[in-house]
Amino acid sequence: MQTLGKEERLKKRKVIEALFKNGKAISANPVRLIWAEMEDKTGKFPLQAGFSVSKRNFKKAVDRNKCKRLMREAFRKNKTGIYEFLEANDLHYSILFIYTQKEIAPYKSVEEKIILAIRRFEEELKKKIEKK
RNA sequence: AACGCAAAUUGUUCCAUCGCUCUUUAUGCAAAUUAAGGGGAGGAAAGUCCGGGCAACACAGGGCAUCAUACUUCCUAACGGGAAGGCUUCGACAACGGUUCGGAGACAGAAAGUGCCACAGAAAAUAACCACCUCGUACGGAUGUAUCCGGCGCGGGGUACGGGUGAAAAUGUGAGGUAAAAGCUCACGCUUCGGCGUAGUGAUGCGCCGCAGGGGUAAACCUUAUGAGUUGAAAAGCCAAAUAAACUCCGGUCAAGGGCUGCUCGUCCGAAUGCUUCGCAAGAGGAUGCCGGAGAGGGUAGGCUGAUAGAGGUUUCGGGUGACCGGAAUCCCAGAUAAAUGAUGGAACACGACAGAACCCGGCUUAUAGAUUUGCAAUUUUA
Repeated sequence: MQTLGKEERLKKRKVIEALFKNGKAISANPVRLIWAEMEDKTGKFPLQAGFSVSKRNFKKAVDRNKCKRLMREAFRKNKTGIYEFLEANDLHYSILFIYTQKEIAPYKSVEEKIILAIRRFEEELKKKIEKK
């Protein structure tokens, strides 16, 4: 399903703070992905995703909303692959997408970069598993 | 008809698919899920500049300080907002009686006090440079020899008409008056204050009378009048879970309590079988510690309420010049919480400006492509 409900989104302030403190980053300009393992593994979904745009880059609330909506839409459509991988290995992660540029890109290029970021994230996880 | 200015209204639409948020119904004890249906950003949601609701805390009375406001009446829950009116002032038409149209005004007090007023100018506030007038005099002239005339200069006095400076120079015009002058006096004006009459709820207008003539600046201090407790939804209230030491209370210390799935029986665990006072003893009391329970407190940014039915919208009737008020009918119209409106494909045209709710209202201010309506003056084209 290509849904993106409440439980799939990053909600808790504590988790977000932990992400910024301990998370590892992957960047695919203009998108930057921060990820970390979840402490709580009872969640229904393998991922909790959040989306963020800095007030420094976009002064107007309208523009920030637009950016977040584009990223959310792109993630919603392209999350199936990573979900299957995580469920197969019984992993729970939280991730946060941050838009780092000062201009709004069209949907198609945002989507490309999101796909790229997810693919790299998956590769990182594979390496980690192999080490073990 | 096009352009300009002012005011008001409006400010992309439709279809399909995938998705977000709230909600209703159905299945269900309930939760979750599924299915079907419905609602889902703005005129400024913005700035957070005023006012109010709401909430917590504070609160004897008076004074001082601070801040805000400042023509009148009305509207309003309230306002620093709005409506109508008055006054001052600018512009246009007009043309010197005034009237009409449009704009602007922190529009109480400068006649309570203090301060300030660049440059220029004599002087920027108990005015006097040039000037005008007058008296005295050095001096000169005339002769009838003690009088007259002149007098650049010097000294005393009077005046503020004229000149020049300036944004501003001591009420304007005319007449009298005088050595020359001056509100010194008079007439007609102007302005301040007071009184009476009249129109008006009132600011104020008009008429008459009296006193006075005073530069500007209060967005300088200040004076007068009126108002203001503080904080701000991360307010505030409730619920759940969990709990170390210390504190308070109650019970227990050869049995309170707990475990063995609920009950009974049984069994196991279980804090001093300690100290001390009285007593021959049985027993009664005390301190400290320990065990169990409760309270209060600390504490966790979990959930719910607050929080979306309101000073509400629409239509209509009545009242009022108007802001607005009253009645009736009808409607329910975002409620998120890392924060919901998007993406893809297609269609239309003017090719879409400024811009995203966060406790809620009433205003103000600022941003804004285009469209529509009304009013205004002038210009061009056509008839």
